Amino acid sequence: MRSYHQYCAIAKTLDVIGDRWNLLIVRELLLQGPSRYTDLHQGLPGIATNLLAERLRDLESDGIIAREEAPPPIATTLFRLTPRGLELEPIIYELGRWGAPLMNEPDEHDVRRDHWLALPVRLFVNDRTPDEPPATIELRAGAEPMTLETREGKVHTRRGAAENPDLILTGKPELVVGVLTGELGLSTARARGLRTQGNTKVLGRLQPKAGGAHPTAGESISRSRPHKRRGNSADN
Amino acid sequence: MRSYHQYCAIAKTLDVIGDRWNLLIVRELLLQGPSRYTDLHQGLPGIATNLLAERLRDLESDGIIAREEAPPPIATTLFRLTPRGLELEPIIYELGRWGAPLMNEPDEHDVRRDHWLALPVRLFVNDRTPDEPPATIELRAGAEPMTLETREGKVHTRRGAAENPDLILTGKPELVVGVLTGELGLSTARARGLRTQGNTKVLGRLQPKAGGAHPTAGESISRSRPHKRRGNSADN
DNA sequence: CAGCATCCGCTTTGATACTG
DNA sequence: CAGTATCAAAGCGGATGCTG
Repeated sequence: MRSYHQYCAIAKTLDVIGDRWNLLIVRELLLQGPSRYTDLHQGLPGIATNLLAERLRDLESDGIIAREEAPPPIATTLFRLTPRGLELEPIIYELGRWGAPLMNEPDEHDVRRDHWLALPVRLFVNDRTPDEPPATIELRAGAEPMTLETREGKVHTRRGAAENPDLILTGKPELVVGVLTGELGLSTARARGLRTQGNTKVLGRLQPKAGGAHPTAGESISRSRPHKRRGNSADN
Repeated sequence: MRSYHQYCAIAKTLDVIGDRWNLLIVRELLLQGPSRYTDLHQGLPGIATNLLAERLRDLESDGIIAREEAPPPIATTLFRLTPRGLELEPIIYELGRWGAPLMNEPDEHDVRRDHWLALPVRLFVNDRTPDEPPATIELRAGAEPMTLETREGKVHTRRGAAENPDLILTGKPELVVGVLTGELGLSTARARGLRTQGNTKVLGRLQPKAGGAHPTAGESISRSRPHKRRGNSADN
């Protein structure tokens, strides 16, 4: 991208990260941690491989990412965020917050990736009981499971299955996310197909952050149903 | 801009505001308030006029801005942010915070605009004495003066001269900003050419926000460019 | 003058193919 | 696995022209 040549902090920032794909690469590294080229390519559907290579070079020369030759057990190049790159986290989160209301219409051609589920969780969920022992929830919303852990007041996410989860949530992504962010009642989610194994009470430890998930008018994600239909098993 | 077609809040946000110039248009409307087409064009040096027109159309159809036919005293079209557009403010501010360390090298071709001075003030300065009566400082760092007002714990900025300023700061932009954000001591700034008229004690009411501007934070990361673009251009 | 639209040369993007 | 090479199409910046 050509520089804007404006002596203004916004313009200078956009000179560095305003290029197409750049912030999505940062998103991948934030959600996935240090990644191989191929994993980045998988997590960025639609990017041309030459563009990915060029962007990685640019981001490296601007001090946002660093490449690291991993020793034999891995034996490949890893791309990771530098400390300076990690400071982009607030920007990513503000972008995500602003974009939350746009998430009601999964467009026809929209691509999904399971690990993107971690984003709404990071944006909108806290651990409201920091003093209790950690709790683990396994999320099965796609091909690859995700693990959510509440620990010392914070909520962490990572790829892969949990070892000894307190709870397993299985179902469509919007149902799993809805339950985690509190947009969706558990009974409602169950009525729409969510399945649970284990102790659902750990969900009570999750606290939606302030200014969190907006009440959308969309039907797929809404807190309350038009009229009450309350015959279900009360589990909340 | 083509959509990323990714069902992810970050990507959806970038689908809307990721296009070149879009966020700078929002910056202008945040700093300047409702603006005429020509004023926007002035505040966005480098933009092609057809692109500005196109972007304004896009932003309007996405609900970020609205156009308003002003009645006879003004008799022109004004562009203003919608409430939804105003919600982009946190994003702009995070971009500005991240970019602050890049502001040490005013590049050779960099263009300046006086009203951009308001950005660092909004980012890094608070009124530390909310109970005292408002204080007014006039900033003369370029062709057009700016006015800064501390009132009820907040700092406001606007274009134009003040009526009865408690203090007038005159000098190079970096000196004025440095004094306001606390990066620069008053005596140091004076030694470098800053001039003051009035009661300099009102500067004591300005409190740098947490995580504020740090003078030497940028290091030389942004300066060194080992390799940039592909070298296939024969530089003619 | 304010608010665009048109044309033109150049750069960037995206898709595909290919390589160490 | 981790990229390069190639190329058509789209986007961008600059100049200019048009309309109230």
